[in-house]
Amino acid sequence: MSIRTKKVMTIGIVSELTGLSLRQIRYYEERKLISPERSKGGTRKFSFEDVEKLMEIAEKMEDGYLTFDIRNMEKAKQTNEQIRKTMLRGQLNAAFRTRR
Amino acid sequence: MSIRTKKVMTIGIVSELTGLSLRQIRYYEERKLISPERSKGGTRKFSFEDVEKLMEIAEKMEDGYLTFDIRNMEKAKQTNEQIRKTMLRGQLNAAFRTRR
DNA sequence: CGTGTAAGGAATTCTGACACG
DNA sequence: CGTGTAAGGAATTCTGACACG
Repeated sequence: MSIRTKKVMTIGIVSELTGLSLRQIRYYEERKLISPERSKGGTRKFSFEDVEKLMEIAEKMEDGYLTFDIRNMEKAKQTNEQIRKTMLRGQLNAAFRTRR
Repeated sequence: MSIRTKKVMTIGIVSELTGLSLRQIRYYEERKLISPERSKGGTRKFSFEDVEKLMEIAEKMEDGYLTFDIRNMEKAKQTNEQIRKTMLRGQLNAAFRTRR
């Protein structure tokens, strides 16, 4: 796991970094837009990647999107990523077959 | 400021990441081996760079060094870095003068 | 010197709920 | 729907001190 994806920050710092309120951050978690980890005691732990996601979410919310839509946009983005990788693999395989 | 140098972690997480006790981390701060920031309330905030430093410190302590010596080794390292940069600048200047 | 620990207090976070628009 | 807020409790952290070797 990279430094960007390691869950190490408490919600207070994330709030400072993103400018979002604690309430907003907790709500976006409830709506499955982010997935912080938890300490034994139950304290949320976020990564820098989560902070980046939250900043994108903040923009989308300002643009008037619903959390539901933002969730779908995230999913779509991931799916496209999958497709892109699959297609790339296909291209590589085709190129390889051509060569022998 | 990069992601590596941003002070975002509480001492509990740093303890988990380094394997050091809270007491040890606080003591190494007292001895000026690390310099965490503070929240308004006084809570320490560490960076990933601090975590790296602490792991080096842990090694040195196991090797039997005193915090005092480790502090000096850090200083020496920084001084060498300065010298290296100064000399590099000198080389570049010399090369530049040669060319005209 | 370096570290553990108990002590008391303060800062931080948690959840569930009510309110508003 | 998204967010603010007061409420009560729990987890986390803080400092200064005593102890030990």
